Amino acid sequence: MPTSTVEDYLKQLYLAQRQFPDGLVPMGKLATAMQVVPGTATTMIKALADSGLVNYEPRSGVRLTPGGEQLALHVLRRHRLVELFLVKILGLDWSEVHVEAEELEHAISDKVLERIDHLLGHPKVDPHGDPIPSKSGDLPERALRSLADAATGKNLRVARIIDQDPDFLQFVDRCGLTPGAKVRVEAIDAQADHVIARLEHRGLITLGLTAAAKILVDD
Amino acid sequence: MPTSTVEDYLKQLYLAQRQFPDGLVPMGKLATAMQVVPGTATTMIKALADSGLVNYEPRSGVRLTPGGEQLALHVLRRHRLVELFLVKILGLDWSEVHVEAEELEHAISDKVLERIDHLLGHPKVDPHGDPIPSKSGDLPERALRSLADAATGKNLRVARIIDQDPDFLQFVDRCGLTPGAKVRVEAIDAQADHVIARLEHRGLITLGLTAAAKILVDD
DNA sequence: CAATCTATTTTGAATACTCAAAATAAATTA
DNA sequence: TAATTTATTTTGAGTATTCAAAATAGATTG
Repeated sequence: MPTSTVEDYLKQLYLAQRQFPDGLVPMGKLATAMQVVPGTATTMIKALADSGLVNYEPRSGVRLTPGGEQLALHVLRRHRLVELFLVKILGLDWSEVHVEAEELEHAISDKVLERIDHLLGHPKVDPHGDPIPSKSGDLPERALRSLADAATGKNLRVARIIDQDPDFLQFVDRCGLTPGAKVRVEAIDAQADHVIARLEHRGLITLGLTAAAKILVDD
Repeated sequence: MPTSTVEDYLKQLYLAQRQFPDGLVPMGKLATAMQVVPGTATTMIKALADSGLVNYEPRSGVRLTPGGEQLALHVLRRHRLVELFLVKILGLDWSEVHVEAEELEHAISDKVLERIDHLLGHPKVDPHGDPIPSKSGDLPERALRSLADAATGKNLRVARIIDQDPDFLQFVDRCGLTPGAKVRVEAIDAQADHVIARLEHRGLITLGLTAAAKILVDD
């Protein structure tokens, strides 16, 4: 059994990997994601490399092996199913479930996890719209536009929020920009660094590009 | 925050304490309960004594301080609420929830715990009939007879099973001796080491005294 | 291309937990 | 009471994880 620390490293690696075209995560980025000093990440990654969970290229970065990726996806499945469970069954607010799930994801057995999955009706996405890996470790990542680079004038739907900060999520909630909401981008002004969007029944809202980039949409 | 190891020591100490009239648990018993070698328990208990959670009397035993007891009761509350939750909400079998709860009891926040408590309707006992400590850390332990020392001929009700072994619990289930079941002790024979009990709609059943002692009843 | 800056790795040390085995104290038996 | 048995404690060492700070490699800049 991997320890919960190992599970966390693998998960962070998985999440960080897509931000780098070659999937090679620099040590510093991993250390930041794990909230440890760089030396700690180096030590840990060497150990994970010895266990065959990652490929480590000194001074350039780390990448998950297929085995490490499967484990990471399993952790991510637990995390996201737990999040949805906390919202749907226990009634917690979607802005607070991420933190709770950070602990619970390591304590849930396969048996309990599959019960939760069943109780929720085999959901495809968590409360933030993040896709839930399947039991067999598949994750169909859809390529989505964000409000910062969507086509203007088209009717769209909020699909996913890629920021777990409770304050931001509460703001998103107040605006009504939660997954499922219908929106249309009225204007994107790169110079003014803003996006103007129209929300069904709610009217106009102006977001900075950084914020807008966190709201993913599909049509 | 106490580590989950510390929480386990405190919980085992609480459970072991009532088996000793003075509440002083010998090191060996604690070590066995924790599944560690005696030396490990000694080391750990010294650390807990330094944190003010236990009183340690070298060569005679350990006792929880009031602070340690409160923490132990909090852990026990989590454990037992989780057990009931796993049975009632997720539909696990009562024979398997103890093991699951051993992990989960350390990962559940107060917020989630109180949601579970609410969802279950503020239950008083877990699936085995073990009482659930209150939020404020009170545990009303009722003095119950067991099938091995109950009065014969009286109509009784199974209240609690004091053994978490899945095989035993499955046996209890097959017999219909689960909490709530109506029973009457027909005969207790100390020499033959058996108890004959009559179960409503089920007829007679014969148990050895050791097994009978694990079935607690009230009237 | 040498000097500097930045990212990474190494080294040494700490914490929390564990075991094996030797030492010791207390209890029991003879 | 002396000898033996049993319970407990001590000692030395190992694993997993972390940090601080020094050393090093690579990249950048003048």
